[in-house]
Amino acid sequence: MKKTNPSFLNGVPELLVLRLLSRREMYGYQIVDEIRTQTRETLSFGEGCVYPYLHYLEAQKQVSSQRREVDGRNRNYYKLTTRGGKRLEELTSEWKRVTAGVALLMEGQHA
Amino acid sequence: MKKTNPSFLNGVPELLVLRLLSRREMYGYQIVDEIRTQTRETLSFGEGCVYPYLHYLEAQKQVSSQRREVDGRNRNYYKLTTRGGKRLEELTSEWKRVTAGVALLMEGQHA
DNA sequence: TTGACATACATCATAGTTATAGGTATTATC
DNA sequence: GATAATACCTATAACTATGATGTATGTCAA
Repeated sequence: MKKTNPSFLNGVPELLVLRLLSRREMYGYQIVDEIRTQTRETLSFGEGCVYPYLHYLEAQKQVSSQRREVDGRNRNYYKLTTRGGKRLEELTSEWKRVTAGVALLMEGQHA
Repeated sequence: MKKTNPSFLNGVPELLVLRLLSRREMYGYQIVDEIRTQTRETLSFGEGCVYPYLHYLEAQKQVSSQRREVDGRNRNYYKLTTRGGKRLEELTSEWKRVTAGVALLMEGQHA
């Protein structure tokens, strides 16, 4: 199941997950929740989207995980690797490029 | 083959096609070209993406078409209907909402 | 103490979208 | 008269996100 570079009309979940993990380590359930709250309910990716992404990112060595018990809960904490940081930079600039392109066409004057 | 509202991580081609047709009527091949040039090569949707969309939009009565010969060429000119105009407004505000959501999470300070 | 709800993980089937590759036909250009 | 550009079209493959479902544990109120 090979993945090509996202066109970034998709690929937003990967971007947001990497961005969240660039701030501090987090566990899956928390990521699902924070995507929803930090975007003020604008975006909401379900667990069925986020968990497979985390597994994929770990297989790519963009994140590493550590199982830990906190508050009587077993959680898989993920943190960004150096490679993941580079990937985040790539995806961020790609996202900016695409939104800028859309803006050009949407706002462009003439015909 | 019903289509739901795009999450707008997809749906960009529909948005751009409607936007172009909101300015003036155009034909398919021209739309393919102008998406590429007006976004300064940032975005490029092939004919295999644009033509099916035009057919879909016509089936939805969001655009209407008229075959015409111009410069010795047979072209299908498309123009926006009232319904298409409303749809464009919807998709535009949805796109803004989503990009604003991404920006919130990406730029948000704290953790 | 039990039932409901939230937390936390996981996977699968399906639906929907875009990309790729191919196909036809006409007109311009060299 | 060959090649490239214009102009249309379709089918298939690849990918993503959703929604359903499943497990297990912890919390809290009745």
